[in-house]
Amino acid sequence: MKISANTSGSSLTTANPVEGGEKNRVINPELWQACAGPLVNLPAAGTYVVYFPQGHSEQVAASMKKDVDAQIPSYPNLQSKLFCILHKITLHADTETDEVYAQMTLQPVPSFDREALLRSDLLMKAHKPQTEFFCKTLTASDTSTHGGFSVPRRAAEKIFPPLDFNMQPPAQELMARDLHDNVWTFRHIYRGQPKRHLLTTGWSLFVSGKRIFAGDSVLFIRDEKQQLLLGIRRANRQPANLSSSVLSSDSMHIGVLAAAAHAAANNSPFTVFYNPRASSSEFVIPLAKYYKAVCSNQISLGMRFRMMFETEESGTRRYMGTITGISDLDGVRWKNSQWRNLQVGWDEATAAATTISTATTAAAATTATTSATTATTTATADDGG
Amino acid sequence: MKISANTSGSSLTTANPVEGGEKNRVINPELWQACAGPLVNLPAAGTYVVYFPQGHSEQVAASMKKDVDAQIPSYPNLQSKLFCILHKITLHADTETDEVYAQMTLQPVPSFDREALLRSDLLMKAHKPQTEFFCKTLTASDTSTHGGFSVPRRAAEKIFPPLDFNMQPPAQELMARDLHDNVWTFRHIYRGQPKRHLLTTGWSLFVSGKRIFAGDSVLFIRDEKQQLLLGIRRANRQPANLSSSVLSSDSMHIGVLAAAAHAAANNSPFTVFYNPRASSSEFVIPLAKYYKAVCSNQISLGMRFRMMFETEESGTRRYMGTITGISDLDGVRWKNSQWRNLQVGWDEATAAATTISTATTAAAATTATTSATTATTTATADDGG
DNA sequence: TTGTAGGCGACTCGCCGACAA
DNA sequence: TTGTCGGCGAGTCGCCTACAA
Repeated sequence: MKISANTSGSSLTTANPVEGGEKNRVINPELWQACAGPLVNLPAAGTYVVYFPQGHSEQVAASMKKDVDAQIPSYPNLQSKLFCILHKITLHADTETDEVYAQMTLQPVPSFDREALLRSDLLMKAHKPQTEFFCKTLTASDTSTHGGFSVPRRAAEKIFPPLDFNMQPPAQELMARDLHDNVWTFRHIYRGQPKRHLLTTGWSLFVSGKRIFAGDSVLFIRDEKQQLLLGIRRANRQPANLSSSVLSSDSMHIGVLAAAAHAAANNSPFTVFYNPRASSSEFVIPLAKYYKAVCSNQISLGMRFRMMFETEESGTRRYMGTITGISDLDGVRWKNSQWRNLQVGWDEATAAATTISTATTAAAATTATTSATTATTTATADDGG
Repeated sequence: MKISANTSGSSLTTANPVEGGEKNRVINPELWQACAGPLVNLPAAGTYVVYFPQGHSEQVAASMKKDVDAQIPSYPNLQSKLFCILHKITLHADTETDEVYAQMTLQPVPSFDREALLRSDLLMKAHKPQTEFFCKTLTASDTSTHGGFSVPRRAAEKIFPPLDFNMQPPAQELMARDLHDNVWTFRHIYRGQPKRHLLTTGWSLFVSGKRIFAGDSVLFIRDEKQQLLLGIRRANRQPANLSSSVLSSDSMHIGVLAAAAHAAANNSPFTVFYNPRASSSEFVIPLAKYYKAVCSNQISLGMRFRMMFETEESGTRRYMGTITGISDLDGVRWKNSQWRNLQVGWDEATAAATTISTATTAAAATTATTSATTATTTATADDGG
């Protein structure tokens, strides 16, 4: 399947041999980011964060395509949010599916430290400029066995090394590295009437090897060393590991909550996996972002509200709305939680419903009113302002 | 990939729409059993069982290829075994890999009932006679794209419908149903010099569709309605869902233990998944079997010991040994546990090491001394005696 | 009895413009 | 600018027997 594998790798940071089968490799952060999407912004190791067990549970539910049952015991001592220090964060990609996720080691911070923290950690990391990047959703022709891949003109000119137009036809061999450091080779040719950029030889191996289909997306980026990297983003299908065949979803939810409760009780470290594309549950957010959202402006009914959404071709777009409700999502288990406690009526309800179609916002867009995380949404709005 | 799918299905029993993505289908029990192997014997719904959380945890560890960390909180109130009633048991197969597993709903039984239970439930279900069955480990030729599948002579004569030998060459179309009720069609032909049974047309679709390779096994059975069923058993590779990318293995272990502890404290039902081929952790066993093993004969050092193992071609073979040690596997967490508390010196150490190669016993065979579950092993010995 | 290899059709893959959209 | 199609060549797939092991 794979054309070649290279283990050399430029070890920018030291990664532990982690669970999860990924060998001792460092995932390229830019490529990971590109696959995760433009809205994902991971906190840095060593900084303080807020952890929402409710949101974590929600992500597990989304991955299992199963709602939480009534059999989950309640953890009365577990608060709806935990202030933590992020000891370690490592990037990963599923060996089978290339699905990106992050592993974080969190340690709850005792309550008496919080006030100081809230004041200390206000430096927001500046958004890195998007690297040179293009992303295309594959057509039926791109994925059929009948031919190759039609490269959008601008993409080819921006990302690929320039062709020698003295050749007839102009062509070259492209090598691109995926998240697992496998190298894929493609013949890049400029031909046809009218002329266009195509990837031919090697392309079908990539399609069958990654098991991608029409509707999935492929992205190419160029890192700072001008090396070509490529990744995939699968369409919004049912999760692959729908059934783990190992653990019941009940046990998974209990595991998430019990681990958090135990860590909170002992101020001991615990580990979570964050999967940015499995759901729109950004359940670990920088403390500074949280503070900015909650403390700097009072949330109230009728207030204007801005939020960024991801567009089809991996861009971002801002939507405006008005806060129409503030209430607990689950008043029994999580009272006075700030997790998804806002309902927003969007200005462009129909526009949103028709144009927004990514995984993260589909559910939100279909109903005109949207629940959203206080912290992330308002902070995003501030960024955009 | 699949030649045909049939959803009609003969609903022998009613199965709930379960988690795990399997649609509302009843897995054929005989086919499930054949895929699980001859040593697997599931308890029946409505009967009493003994549940070992330690063994359950071990299976999770095996599935994740990761040992238990030190970060797991201890559950001092969780005993090393729970007496439970098995409310429900449903059979499943992973949609991607065809891996078989069972989902069980257990409810702990209050301690004051146990004495009565121990006396009440002594009826052992008689071993069902093995259905008509054959299992072949695939060769390089079987799986290459160069040709078809060479059917062992006895297998073809025993399992397949008889050929019309007036034809030249004798041939027929075979249809066989897999665990998911997909129908696969093969051309079965008897030809060559010397004559042999072959599956040709349709075979390569099956191989690529199921992603099976040399070393994996294919099995055919005939159910009571003379219908042909087929299943696969993958070779002893690393688990596919090595990384779930959803939950850390710590959380998984915590989930298993916390779910059991919560159920034990409240005598409330809980759910476990049992994967017979993921590890040799038979952590839910019939109460009668347990009782027979523990109470009817006293286990002591130097005692002779018999145990069944699975052979390569899905047969069983009995090995003899002597008990050389009785001790806690984990004296800290699980004191006085009967889980793997026996060390056995086998009479045919080398024979065992060379001939036994299935997943379930490989670890045991390589070290001359073997740890084994008290209950299951001695009970098996009694059966065979 | 059954695993592998050589021989050879037939058919799919995959590279190419021609056309629209 | 780019998605799909008809066209064809080269390469695999896959059916057959021969020959051991």
